[in-house]
Amino acid sequence: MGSFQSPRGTRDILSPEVSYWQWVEATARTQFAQAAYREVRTPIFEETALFARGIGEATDVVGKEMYTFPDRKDRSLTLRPENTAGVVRACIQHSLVAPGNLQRLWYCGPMFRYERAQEGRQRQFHQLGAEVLGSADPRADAEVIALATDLLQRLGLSNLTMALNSVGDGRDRQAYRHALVEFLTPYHNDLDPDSQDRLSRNPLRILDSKDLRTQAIVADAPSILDHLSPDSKSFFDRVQQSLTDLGIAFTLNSRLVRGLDYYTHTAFEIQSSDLGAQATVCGGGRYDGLVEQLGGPSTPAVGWAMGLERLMILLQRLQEPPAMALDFYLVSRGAAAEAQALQLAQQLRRQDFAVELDLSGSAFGKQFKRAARSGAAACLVLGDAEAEAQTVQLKWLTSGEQLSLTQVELLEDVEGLRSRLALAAAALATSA
RNA sequence: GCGAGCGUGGCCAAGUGGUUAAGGCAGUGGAUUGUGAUUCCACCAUUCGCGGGUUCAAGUCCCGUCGUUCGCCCCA
Repeated sequence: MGSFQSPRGTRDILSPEVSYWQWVEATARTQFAQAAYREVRTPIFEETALFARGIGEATDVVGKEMYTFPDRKDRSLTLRPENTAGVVRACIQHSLVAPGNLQRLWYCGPMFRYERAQEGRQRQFHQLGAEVLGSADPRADAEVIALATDLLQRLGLSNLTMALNSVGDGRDRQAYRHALVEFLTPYHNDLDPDSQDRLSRNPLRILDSKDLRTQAIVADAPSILDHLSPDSKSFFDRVQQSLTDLGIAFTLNSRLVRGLDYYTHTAFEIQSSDLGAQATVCGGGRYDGLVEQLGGPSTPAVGWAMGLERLMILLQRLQEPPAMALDFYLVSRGAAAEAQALQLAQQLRRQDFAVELDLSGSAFGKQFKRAARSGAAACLVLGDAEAEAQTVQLKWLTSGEQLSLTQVELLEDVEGLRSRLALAAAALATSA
């Protein structure tokens, strides 16, 4: 072919679908505003070392999924594969993190990972995320998680489950890793090949292997929850209590492990069974060591990220897209009428009406057909006779009622029009 | 990175080696030079993702390539 296609793993978000995106973004925006979270917009690419150090050299994300490239001065840059590292970097750079200083932030934007696409997984995808920096209080964990569950609820999504775990602090994890490796080593040859490999590299990941034989072995493995220090244990208890107080349902899953190295203590995932292999809609947890790891002051933090493509899959199954609201469709024919219609459309828009002007110049019949399909509440008609008399026909498309009035009258009766439009919209809503 | 399936107009498709590439939706023009429905007529793929090969003959078989889908790995 001679034409271009969007690159592998990327896609265009077109008209009916894009209204879901706008709806989700608008809902998130108000939700975050109500909880006093501020939006951050960080660069889409960062120094490669930021991700390598933040996410962890040994992780798959860093090891094989990053879009890394040299710029013209041979600096190594990387398209962000996630945004926590970038947000933390921004907070350090602008001194937003300091002892006793709390930052509540949210973001939304594209992320990039070089992976084979499948349902709910693309090379360019979008995440909505929340981060709280500077609080070691378990209520911060609960607040941030509640924001995620509330948002999903506002969007009308039920049928989601939340898995919760604690991976403890660094020392707890170290101890647990030992215990786990000790337990698994005798079964080495019975593990699936991937897990055999992970035994030395990243043994915790064996816990959520999808291989059935491995799962059977892991079923009797020691639980991380038995390896938590008293402090870690009590912290996790308080997180659970806070969630319960908020009426947020969760299932403890001691085998829940997250793939990024920076997580400590609380780890959670919100999952749907309607998503195929990519079940996680939202994942996050506490990352108390990351700020320091990236060169800032020791600062506790919690956060999560939500995969918007996955969210859209669920939303599109549940409900029709919100329709584009159009007040008037303007039909005209004849040189004088067309000129007046162009001006009338602009004047109405300045009064905050949504107006579509038919530019086809085709027969009235065709234009009316388009008017009916446009979803507009009313149609305005300008032909030779109207142009001559400076009038306009106003036709309500729901009832078919039509009246003639002067263009001046139309523009002066803004309040009357607005209430009629509200009625028409209500009629549409009940008929739908 | 690995495994398997798929790729025919804007969309949904029939077609499984013989040829003039069905059909539906949408669109455009007209019947109807000023009113949304219905109906009717006409137009809408020198070509089947792209490149090569086999064959007298290829949308149909083979190879490659690109894209896509499902799964693995991994993650949101």
